Amino acid sequence: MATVTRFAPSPTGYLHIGGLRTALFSWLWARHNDGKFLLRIEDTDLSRNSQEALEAILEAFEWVGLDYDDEVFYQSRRFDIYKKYIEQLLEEGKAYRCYMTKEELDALREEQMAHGERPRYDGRYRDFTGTPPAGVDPVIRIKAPREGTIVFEDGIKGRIEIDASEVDDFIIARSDGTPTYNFVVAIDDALMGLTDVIRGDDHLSNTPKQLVVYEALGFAPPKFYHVAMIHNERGKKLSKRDGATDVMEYKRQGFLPEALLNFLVRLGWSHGDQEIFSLEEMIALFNPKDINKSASSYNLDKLLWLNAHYIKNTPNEKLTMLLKEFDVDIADHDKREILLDAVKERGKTLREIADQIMLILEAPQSYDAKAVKKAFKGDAKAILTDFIAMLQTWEKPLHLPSDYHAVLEAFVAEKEIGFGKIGMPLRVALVGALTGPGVDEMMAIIGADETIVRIEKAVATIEV
RNA sequence: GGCCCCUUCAUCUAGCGGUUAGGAUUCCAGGUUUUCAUCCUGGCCACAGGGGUUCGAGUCCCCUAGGGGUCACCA
Repeated sequence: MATVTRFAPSPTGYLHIGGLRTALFSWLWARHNDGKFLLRIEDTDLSRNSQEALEAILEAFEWVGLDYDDEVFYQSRRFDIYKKYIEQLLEEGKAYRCYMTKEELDALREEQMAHGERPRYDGRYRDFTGTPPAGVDPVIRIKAPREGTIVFEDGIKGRIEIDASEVDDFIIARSDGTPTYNFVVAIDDALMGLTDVIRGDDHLSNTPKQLVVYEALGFAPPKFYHVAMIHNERGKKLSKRDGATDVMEYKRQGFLPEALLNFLVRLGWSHGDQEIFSLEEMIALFNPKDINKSASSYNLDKLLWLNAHYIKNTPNEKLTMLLKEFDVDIADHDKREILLDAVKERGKTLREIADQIMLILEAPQSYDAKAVKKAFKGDAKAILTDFIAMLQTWEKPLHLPSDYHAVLEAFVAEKEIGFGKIGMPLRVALVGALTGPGVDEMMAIIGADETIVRIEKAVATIEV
C-alpha cells in the first residue's frame, strides 16, 4: 500500500513554523516512499476562516518548495459527504440527537467543576425516546464506548491507552447542522486514503475521539505519529512574542528556504551526527521512527549558522536574483562575481549580504570614529596622497584584484613601509570602517576612478 | 485539578546493559587572514533526584520533582 500523508491546516492565520515542521515530516515521508502528500484545508468553522490566511499558507508552501499531490481538499466543500455519514450513524443508532441547550451545558459544567469533577457530558439523551423539548435545535452526539480502554500504537510515543471514561459522547454536528472537527478529520483521513498521520502532539488527546469515529464507521485507522511541540528558548510554547513564528517572516529577514528546512528537520529528528541535509538527503534518510519523543526548543543561533552555510554555497547567479528582494540589483555589474565572492562569507542572512554590498558600492557617508583614530594618524595623509599619485600614473591595466594588489606591492616597496601602513587608512577611506573584504578586491569592484575619488574625499577630512 | 505526554552539555541531538557519554550550535583560546568574516585546531559544558533489577544502568522497572499538552456547538 502506497504511503499517503497529509497536512491539514485551518485557514485562520499564517503558516506557523511548527506547522511547517510537521508538514515537512509528512512531505518527506510521502516522498521517501514514493507516496502522496495531500493538502487539506480545515475550514468547517465558517466564521473563523479567511481567504488571506489560506493564500498565506499556500504562498509559504510555495516559498519553501513543498509540493502537494492532487487537488487541495476543502472541508467546506464536503459537507454533503459528512451529512451522509451523520445520517448513517443516526440510523444505525450509533449517534443521537441531544436537546441540551448551550446554557444547560454550561450550567452542568459549572456544577461539575464546583464538585471538583471533570466537566463532561452526562449522556442524558443517549437513550432518549420521549418527546423532545420544543424550540431546541439539537446537536448530534456520537456514542462513545462506556467502558474499556481505547488503545492505539503511536509511531513515536509507543502504546497509548486511554480509559473510555475519558471520552464522552462528543458532538459531531452542531445545532446548525455543520459537522465538527474530530468527526470530519476521521472521515477525511479515511476517505483520502491516509496511511500515516504525522501531526503535533497537541492532537494526542483528539486521537481517541477520532478512533471512536473510525470504529463507528467501520474505517481502518491510519498509523499515527505525534510529534512533540517546538518550544521557545525558555522552554515555553512558541508564541508571537518569541520573534518570528510566521514562515514568511523568515523570507523577509533573509533566510533561505533550504536553511529553514534543514533547521526544522533537525528539530526532533536526527540521523547520527549529520547536521547538513540537502532536500534529496532528507528524503532518502527520513523516517518517522527516528523522531524524538521530547519537545525541542527553538534556537536562532543554529538557524543563523545554517543560513550562513547555505548562502556561502549558493551560486552567484542565484544570489543575484535573491538579492533583488532586498533592493540590491547587481545583475549588470561587471564585477559581480568578485563582489559576491568577497561578500557571501560575511553575512548570515541575505539582508546582511545586501548591506555589505551597499557598503562597498556606495561611498561612505561618514567614517567610523574608532577606525579614523586608528587609521588616519601619523603620515596617513601623505601616504594616501602618494597612493593616489601612483594609481594615476600606473601604466598597466587595472581590472582584477591582482592588478590592484600589484600596485599595492609596488607602493609599499617604494615607500619601504609595511602593508598595514597603507592598508588601514585605505580601507577606512574606501568604506569608512576597519572591516570588510580585502582592499584590493574592493578597489577592483569600484574601479580606479571611484577609488581615487574616495581617497581624495578622505584625505580632505584628515587634519594635520 | 483530572487525563495524557516528556526529561543526556545553555541549545539541537547520538546512545538502544559494559563508551574516557560522541557530534553540532553558542561561548572561550590559538592558527590562517595587512582588517573583518570564513576556515582550521583545541577547550569549557550533560545523563533531574531517589529507590530497585543486574556482576554491571544514561539505557530496564517504580516513586518523586520539573516541564508540556488537553479537557468547547475552535480547529
